[in-house]
Amino acid sequence: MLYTVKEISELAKVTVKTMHHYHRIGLLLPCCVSDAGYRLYGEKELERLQQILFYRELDFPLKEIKKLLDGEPERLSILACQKQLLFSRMQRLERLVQTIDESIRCTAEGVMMDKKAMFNGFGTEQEWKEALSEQTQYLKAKYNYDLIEENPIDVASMNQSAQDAMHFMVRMANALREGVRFDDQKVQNLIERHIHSLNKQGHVTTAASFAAQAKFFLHDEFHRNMLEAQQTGLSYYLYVAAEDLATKKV
Amino acid sequence: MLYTVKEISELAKVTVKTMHHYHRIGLLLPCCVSDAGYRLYGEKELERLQQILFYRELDFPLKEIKKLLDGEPERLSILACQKQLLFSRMQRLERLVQTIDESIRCTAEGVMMDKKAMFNGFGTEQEWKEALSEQTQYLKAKYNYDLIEENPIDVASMNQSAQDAMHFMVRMANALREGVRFDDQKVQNLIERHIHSLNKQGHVTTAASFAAQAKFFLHDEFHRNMLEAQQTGLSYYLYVAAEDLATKKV
DNA sequence: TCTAAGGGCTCCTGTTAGGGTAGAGTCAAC
DNA sequence: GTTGACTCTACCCTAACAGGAGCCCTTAGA
Repeated sequence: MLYTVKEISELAKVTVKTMHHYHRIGLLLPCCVSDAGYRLYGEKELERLQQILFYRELDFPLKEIKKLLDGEPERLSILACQKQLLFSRMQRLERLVQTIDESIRCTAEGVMMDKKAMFNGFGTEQEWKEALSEQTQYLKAKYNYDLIEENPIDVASMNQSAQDAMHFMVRMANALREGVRFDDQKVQNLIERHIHSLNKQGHVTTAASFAAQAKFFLHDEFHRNMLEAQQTGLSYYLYVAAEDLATKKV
Repeated sequence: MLYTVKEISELAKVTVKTMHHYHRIGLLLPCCVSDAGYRLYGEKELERLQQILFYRELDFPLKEIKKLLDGEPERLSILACQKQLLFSRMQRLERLVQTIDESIRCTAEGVMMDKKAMFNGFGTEQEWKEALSEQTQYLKAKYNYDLIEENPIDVASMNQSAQDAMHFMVRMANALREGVRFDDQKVQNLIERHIHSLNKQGHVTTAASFAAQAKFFLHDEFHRNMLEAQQTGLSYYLYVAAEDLATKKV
């Protein structure tokens, strides 16, 4: 599949002029040129354009983008690096928001703001960027493999919990609200008693399997929402407490 | 108190050239000029320069900045508007990070990525900015007063890392309240960015060590209470999310 | 088969936001 | 009263495109 300049420009939301420009400076060459001299781009070029745009977003000069892309052909490490750079850009913006908040406060109160604090977050990123850009090697070594592999959510297929867990949950929620530690004896007893009652009702459950179930609740949208609706943080509290009990019981 | 170009340039981290330029185009005039023709700036000019830099950060052309600042002399409404703009810029960056994540996944799996999805988040902000910039009136009416009242915590007295940590916790608490999954990309990114920032500040931290730290918070009365005071369940949420990130990173 | 609309190409000039020197005047301290 | 840091204007330079002129290519429809 080949794309004309127009098609590319619509896909990537750049102007045709930009495509011409990138061709002229050798940043992004068309994969072939038609008899009539039309530029035609393929998948590879699309990928490269994407990288270019990420770097451009971060205000890298085109010359440097070219150097970086020509020097490092590994798409994955480039992407990982770009992600880090986007992160630090976001942090910079967060810093700026803090500065704005400070300014708003001072202006509202009529207080004079600290002159230096007025410009917090403005100059710093450039230095960071350079530092990071030089550290590409380091980042690559550190993050490349880390960031790549994805996890398939290992959903332990558990049977449905009984409806009378309601009572148990209410007590757990109360404990959470009252600030009772997850490893407090009261909480542990609560869980043990609940497990006991589950077994009585025919649901064979151990501390470990209960912990697994709690973990499942974390992943399962329905159960998690149900618990969180009852009390914010309940699903996480339950999981941590159950996990703790299970490890102690081994 | 009057400042020379050099002093200003060091305070605001801009070059003297920039100051000259802003003078020439009438964007930022010195409050007075010495006999020898030296530019001298006062507090008012510092404030205006701050506004200029905020707008510049958002890629507003200088002409438009001039129009905006000359048209709207109310500092508070300008700041409130700029804050909104910074937020939407951050959202855009978040979308770009999502796009990167998608790209990383597809590249790692060798799957061909949807061509349009490859460029998600690139072109859109400009339109937003224009829309927002036109809506200044609206934003002013809607946000001006909302945004002003600040939390009583004395932000100024906190050091950078404490501010970062607070900011991070606030966002985590929001995520928890809003029912965002612990393994949602947004939360994961939040943590990654926080780790990133910790490392920047000299605290060498990995996903694993951060998870260990979160675990320690669970056990430590003081930290747990602090987190739970901020939002019920936060310490558990933080731990589960951190643990999840760490296991993914192995 | 002709034609008009819509792309596309090159070449040239224009714009924005400054950067880099030069050459000369100025300030502040020892 | 001289030295070194600072400042001024003036002029030219650069990056990353944008706009337009003038001309070519392609393809759907009469």
